[in-house]
Amino acid sequence: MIFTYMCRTCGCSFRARDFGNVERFIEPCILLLLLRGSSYGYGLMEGLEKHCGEKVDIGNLYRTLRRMEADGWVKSEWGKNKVGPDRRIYTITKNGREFLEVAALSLIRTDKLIHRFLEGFQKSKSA
Amino acid sequence: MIFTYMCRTCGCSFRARDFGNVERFIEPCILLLLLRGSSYGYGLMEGLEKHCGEKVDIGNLYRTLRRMEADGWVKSEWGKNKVGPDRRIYTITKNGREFLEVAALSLIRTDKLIHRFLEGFQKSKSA
DNA sequence: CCTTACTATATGATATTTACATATATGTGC
DNA sequence: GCACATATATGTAAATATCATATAGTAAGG
Repeated sequence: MIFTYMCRTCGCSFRARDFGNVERFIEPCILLLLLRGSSYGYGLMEGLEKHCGEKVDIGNLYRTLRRMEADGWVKSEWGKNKVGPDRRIYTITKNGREFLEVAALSLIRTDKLIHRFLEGFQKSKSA
Repeated sequence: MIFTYMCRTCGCSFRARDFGNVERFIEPCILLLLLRGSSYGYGLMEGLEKHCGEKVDIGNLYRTLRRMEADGWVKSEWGKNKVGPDRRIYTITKNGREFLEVAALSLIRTDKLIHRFLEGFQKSKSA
């Protein structure tokens, strides 16, 4: 079945998009990847899609990395690239590692909420 | 430890807020509650806080209910209230029940992503 | 009657996050 | 020179969340 929504501004109808996205889930995913070794925006994409199941918007990824640097979770420096354009190499910071711990705790809490919902949902089916 | 963020507009520092919220999680939670019986905005609050672990913003709740009605997941009508202001009573629709099924599937997918992340995170700790 | 409080719905304004499009530049293969 | 993959970045708009405020019915206390 196809679900349609009403456009909030013009009233037109459009198909339902993905539901259940976790806000800024990409940030802890990035930090987890950087824990294994420093990397750069474009190079992180494959890892994000594989290990975090993200359909990554590359523009959003770059902006997120710059924001994370402003927040102090990562730091960056330009690295020379022989076979293509230079890369901005990101490295996780001590603050970033600590934030990763906190984010993991929050995600455990989120996981519990989802489980509680799914349990209630299953019960409603069996009743 | 207290995490601080930079304000995106003025550059000031502020404490990190909750992380890991699921987008529009309140919608399937509302539908699950309405499955048990019709209810109204103010009355749904307690159930939402108890069963869905939501810290409910009442303004957001009312706006969400109106949006869900526009989307066709619920329908409403005014009900007389002897002991206070009248209530707008919401009832789940057939479309709403079907959307609840789809939302549950999406939440299962979200749950898997979180698990994959947490597994990777645990591995990084034991290594 | 007046004030306070709880119930009940609703909206204004703003902040935050995400999505889609586009700009710019380097190096490779043809 | 041209198309293509790599690489970073920003402009704009849409969607969502947050915080504050407006309005009104009823009940209790003074």
